[in-house]
Amino acid sequence: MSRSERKGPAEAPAAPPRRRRSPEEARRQILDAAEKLLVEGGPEAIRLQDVARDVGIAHPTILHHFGSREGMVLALERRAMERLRDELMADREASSEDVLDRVFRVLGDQGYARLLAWSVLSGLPAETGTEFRMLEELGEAYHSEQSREAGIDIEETVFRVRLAAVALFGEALLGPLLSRSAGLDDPEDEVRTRFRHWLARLIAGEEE
Amino acid sequence: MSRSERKGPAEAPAAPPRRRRSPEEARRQILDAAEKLLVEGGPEAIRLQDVARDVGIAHPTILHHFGSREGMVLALERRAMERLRDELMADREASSEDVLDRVFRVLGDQGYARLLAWSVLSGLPAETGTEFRMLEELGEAYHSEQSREAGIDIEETVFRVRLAAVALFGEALLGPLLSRSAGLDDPEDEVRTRFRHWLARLIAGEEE
DNA sequence: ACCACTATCTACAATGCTGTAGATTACGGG
DNA sequence: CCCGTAATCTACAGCATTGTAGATAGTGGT
Repeated sequence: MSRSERKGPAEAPAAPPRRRRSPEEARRQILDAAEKLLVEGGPEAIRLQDVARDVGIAHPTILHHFGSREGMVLALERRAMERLRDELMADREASSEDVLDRVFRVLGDQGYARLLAWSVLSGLPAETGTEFRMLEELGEAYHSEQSREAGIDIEETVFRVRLAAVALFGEALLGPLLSRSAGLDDPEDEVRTRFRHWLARLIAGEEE
Repeated sequence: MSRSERKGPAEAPAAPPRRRRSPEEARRQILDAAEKLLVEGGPEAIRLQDVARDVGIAHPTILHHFGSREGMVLALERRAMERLRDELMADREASSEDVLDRVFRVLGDQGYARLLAWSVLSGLPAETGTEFRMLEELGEAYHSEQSREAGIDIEETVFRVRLAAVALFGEALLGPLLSRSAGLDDPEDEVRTRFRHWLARLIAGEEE
């Protein structure tokens, strides 16, 4: 009754050849698939069976690598926060417009805004919150660079970073809705781009 | 074998007296409970049995009133959007600082930001998106009131309304996280308040 | 070549949640 | 005071999802 009893190609499913990945590669592929599902269908769309199907494996394999569904989700969050932090911290010399553009692309296109929002909604894993200390650091970095000797209150700088964070986050989530409600179909992305640039100028301090 | 056979207080559960509500009252109580669960425990916390328990009814009663879980959720979204729109449209004469304060209170404290975010995340019901046309209206309203003859580009005004929307939305969701990461425990609410006022001044046009 | 390790699979158990069926009871109108 | 409507209940069916157990099969090292 062993599997190899029949060699006929059309009767027993004949167990398609197994592909054996390295643990790292397997985890990466699984997280990629989970992330894609999250971005496309929202939080509740991250189901073990669907993720497994997208990767081309059986769902217990995911449990093998992450222990539980929650383990997988936690790993996904960790990876997302790391990428976001890297993107924020990389070359602070760039213009704030460039930084905002880049961060927005990570938040919006790659779906981290959705991931983050969902994480916040379902009682965040307590570890995710800690990562936000980077915003404080970022604010202080910008402050010491540009405006320390100009006598600007440090809270002013921190608030600007905070505004950038919440505005980008909100735009990433609500942007598609807002644009769609504008009636236009094609040039709506252009509106969002203009808005982001307008916002960048506002935050960069176009005010004096 | 009828229910009233035994009057002993400690044996058969004795079917506690039924309270018969009007359909409107029942729906209201159910939506209240569902909203509370959503705000407290996130999207996945809206379970028929839990909602029913909070109201003090059996869960099929909810199905009776809303047809399905999705029907209940849809009604919840509709009600929230209505309230939000009312809050936004009410007395446009107020100062923008007051408006921001009020909207923030609706979004943040009452948890509509969470509700809205969740609605957006779980592939919005296509009808919710339409409601956002009110933001366009709001922008145009502000524009015609104050700055029409001042020669300000209308997109400038629309963008400010848009900024207010996404920033308040983002702050309502991320605010607690940002404040907690700041290390302080008590005066963090004060920081958020200062931030909101700072934001209000910025949006109102403190820039010339 | 063989062997140990473990990534992967199939099959199943367990749980939890939505939805259904039919009985029961509160309330308003005749 | 009776009766019909419908709001509510209990009990159960059905389904989807997570997680477990044990077998199977690639892969690297000896």
